[in-house]
Amino acid sequence: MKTSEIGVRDRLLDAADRLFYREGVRAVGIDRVLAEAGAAKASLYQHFGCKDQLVASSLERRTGDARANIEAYLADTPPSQRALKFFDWVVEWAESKDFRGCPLQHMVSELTDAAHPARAVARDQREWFGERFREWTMAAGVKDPTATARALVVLFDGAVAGSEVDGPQRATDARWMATKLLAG
Amino acid sequence: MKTSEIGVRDRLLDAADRLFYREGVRAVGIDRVLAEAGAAKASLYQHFGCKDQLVASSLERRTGDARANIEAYLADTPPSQRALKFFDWVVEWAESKDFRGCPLQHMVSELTDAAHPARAVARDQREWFGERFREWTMAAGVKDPTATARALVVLFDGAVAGSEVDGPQRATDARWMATKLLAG
DNA sequence: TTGACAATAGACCGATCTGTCTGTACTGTC
DNA sequence: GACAGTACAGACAGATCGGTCTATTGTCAA
Repeated sequence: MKTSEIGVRDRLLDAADRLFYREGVRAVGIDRVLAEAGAAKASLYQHFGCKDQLVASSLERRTGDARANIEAYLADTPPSQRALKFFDWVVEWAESKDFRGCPLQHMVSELTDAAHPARAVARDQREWFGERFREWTMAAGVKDPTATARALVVLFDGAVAGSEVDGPQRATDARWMATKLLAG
Repeated sequence: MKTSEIGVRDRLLDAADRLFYREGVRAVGIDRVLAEAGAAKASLYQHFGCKDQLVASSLERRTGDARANIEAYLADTPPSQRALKFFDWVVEWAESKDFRGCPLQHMVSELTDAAHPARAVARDQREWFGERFREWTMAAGVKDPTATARALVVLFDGAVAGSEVDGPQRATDARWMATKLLAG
């Protein structure tokens, strides 16, 4: 591999993540990923061993990117305002051109085997979200931070799932409710 | 067919709905449905023409059953209390043994083709939900029934999606928020 | 120059998928 | 008893799936 170019492993993760998110894990075959990545089959199995591991690895990279993305988005916002500001991020995401719902939800929906490696990645990300919400509601100084944080998780899930089905209006509805919840 | 038994069409819908909901549309092949229904392949294609139509028909029957189920559940509740009572139904659903998230969400997630016949069924059901929520919030006499109804949709979606991933606690969290919203 | 290594290209395997087809058995009606 | 209609049973076709394999190319270091 020429060091000036993107390595084949990253090209595979890029292509896999894009296709799996857009069309679903089961709807996209290995060959599609290889064509999109411009990679050889042997490279895929050399780096990932099997399709399931490629799925897990691509999801892992996506969740890692999402965390960094969210933290950067909130960096300039005072901690007490971050819970609310987060819903601005959700609205922007839901309104973005390629938005198609929550990749974690899709994985859990499609990969019914609880032992699938991607499930562990999803669990990690959900825990991370739970911790962030607790952190943000604590900083917001609300009366019952734990219950409020849990309610915000519901609003977040509802915003993303609803926007996938009905359009991004659901995300702004969720933000409206988050505003009420954090104010009262 | 002997009239005293269940017709093959209904057996196919039963088996299809059960398997598709449990494992996903793409994960379950025609042969699995036939075996579960005890039906012949020719019967399936005689009644439904193709798999996609079987998917749509089984979803349609499920949504019809769900409407009847919900209306029966709320029949004894005064209209002003129905919005809140509905979330009791959601909690019971999320806590039921075979709960595995929202079949509409799964369909939209798995069937990315917007022209898929099951998509129209999903749209119908979503509209029905929207109308019921408006009806219930109007009857509840809240200040802003339209915005409240939309917020309740978000809570409903969040309850179901969240419960699929994290367990039924999410549904009780949503009910808690609905109580706050409808009281204030 | 040679050899190790990483990557490409693509044939190949067995399994599974949707859908079509032929043939057979049962039931109710004329 | 002949017939139409419905359902079962399962072979078969063509495509695609995940995964293995061999052969080849290009790069870098010794």
